Amino acid sequence: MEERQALMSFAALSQETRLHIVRMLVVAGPDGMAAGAVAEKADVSPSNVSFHLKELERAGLINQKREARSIIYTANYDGLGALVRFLMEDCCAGHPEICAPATEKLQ
Amino acid sequence: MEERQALMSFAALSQETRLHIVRMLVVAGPDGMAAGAVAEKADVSPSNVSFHLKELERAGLINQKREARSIIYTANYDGLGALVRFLMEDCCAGHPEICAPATEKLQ
DNA sequence: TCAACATTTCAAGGATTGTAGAAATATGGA
DNA sequence: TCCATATTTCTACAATCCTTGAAATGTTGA
Repeated sequence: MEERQALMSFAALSQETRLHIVRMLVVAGPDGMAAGAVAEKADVSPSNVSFHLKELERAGLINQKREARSIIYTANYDGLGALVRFLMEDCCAGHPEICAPATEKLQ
Repeated sequence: MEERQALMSFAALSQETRLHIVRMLVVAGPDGMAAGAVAEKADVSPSNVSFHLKELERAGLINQKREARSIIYTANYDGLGALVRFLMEDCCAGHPEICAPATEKLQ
């Protein structure tokens, strides 16, 4: 992952509404959610959710596809995975003790 | 890790100079680097580096300690580890396939 | 084609963040 | 104590980001 992309991803996740949206979409799974449903569940206006969804897409953390009248958003698992990897490989460079406690908790 | 802390950590890492600083300090290891050395290596003014270092400390990603005239900054491994864990546990919630490719690359 | 719906785009204003340089603080040695 | 060094704090300004509401776009069904 390029640094430019990582910076955008971190910026995208540093905003409360957007962090909530990402979590919702990850939980929603491959079916995703329509923009309107996201707006309702996140309790923000349609134009505001649109602004944040665009930001998240620019950052490569979510994807969109039109389906009838709705636009469906889904979590971009590759993008999220790449960000986790970036943090581990680039930031913990040469110091596996940073990431070790993070990974062992998973199994 | 609390959400508030995670938001601050993401914001801290979303700025180019700060991301560089964190990487430098991780590579520097437990000995850390004096503020002046960080400023020089990152090619920013003393007052600017001070601003960014404060931000990174507020986010819990680095620590400081005075040593004679210098103030030595070190990477906060616990803070970085907690952020990795947050991304994995909270964002990949219930979808291990997101994090799996990130973790298997490590061994 | 037209009306209703779902969503985005636009423009404006407010809030937050980043930068620069000058002044202040803390430390150690002469 | 006084000076030089290392760093932070302050102030002001520029840049970026977020929110809001109105207008525009695209889609479907009557």
